[in-house]
Amino acid sequence: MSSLDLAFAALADPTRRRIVARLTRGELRVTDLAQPFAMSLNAVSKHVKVLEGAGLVRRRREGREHYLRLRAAPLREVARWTSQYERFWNQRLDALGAFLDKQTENDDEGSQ
Amino acid sequence: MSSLDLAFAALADPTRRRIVARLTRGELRVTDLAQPFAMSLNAVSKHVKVLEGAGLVRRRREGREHYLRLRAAPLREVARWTSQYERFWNQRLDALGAFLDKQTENDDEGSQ
DNA sequence: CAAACATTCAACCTTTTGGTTGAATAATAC
DNA sequence: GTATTATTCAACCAAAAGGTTGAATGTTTG
Repeated sequence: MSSLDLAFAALADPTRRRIVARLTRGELRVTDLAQPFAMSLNAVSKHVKVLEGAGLVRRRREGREHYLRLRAAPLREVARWTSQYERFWNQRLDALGAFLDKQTENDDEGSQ
Repeated sequence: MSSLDLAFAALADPTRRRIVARLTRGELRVTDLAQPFAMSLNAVSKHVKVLEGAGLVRRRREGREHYLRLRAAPLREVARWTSQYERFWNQRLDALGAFLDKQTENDDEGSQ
């Protein structure tokens, strides 16, 4: 699996996106992360492992506690891949613009 | 499933990302899309349906042929979600910058 | 040392995913 | 009107995903 595959797959789950969002505030332990979710700690632990596997999260062990922090690199990769298409959607807007211009042209013709 | 879930999940598969990439060139039929892939036409047809379900692709039927074209909206949604974290990764770079500045400061101290 | 805590591991279950093959449907071409 | 072409539908399969529970592993605390 490519790193882009892993990043997109990791971010496809809403629980994991919420985890990512919460980690922008700073480091949190697995238990802290699990607290607001209506699922077992084990389930959250698994989600964290998926994020870790995608490189989105880094783990720092301190005694029995594991502190997680966000790694931005995979998010940048996703942003980079996606932004290829900015060109495309601007182009579509341009095409719409050209179409509207054409319409206006025709309106002018009609009024002559 | 939220539209963001669907978009991320759809883009997590490399075959589907390749399909998206090819569709920036313009409309293609299912058969055209399937041609370069080492899998059955049926498999590609399924992938197209996933992309369609995520709103990334729109289908136009013309006789027995189905023409697919790219819809940019979900890509924009993904870009928008991801760009929230631009702030975050710039901040990390800033933190690195501050760290390096601090190092330099200490170097100066040492040289006094 | 014993109890409590933070976390993972392992086994299990159900649903989804990504692929296959074979048949159905519908439009086109000869 | 019979092939051929474009596509989907349906059934099936293996593997992965997302969850559960229960036990194991370490670490901290009393």
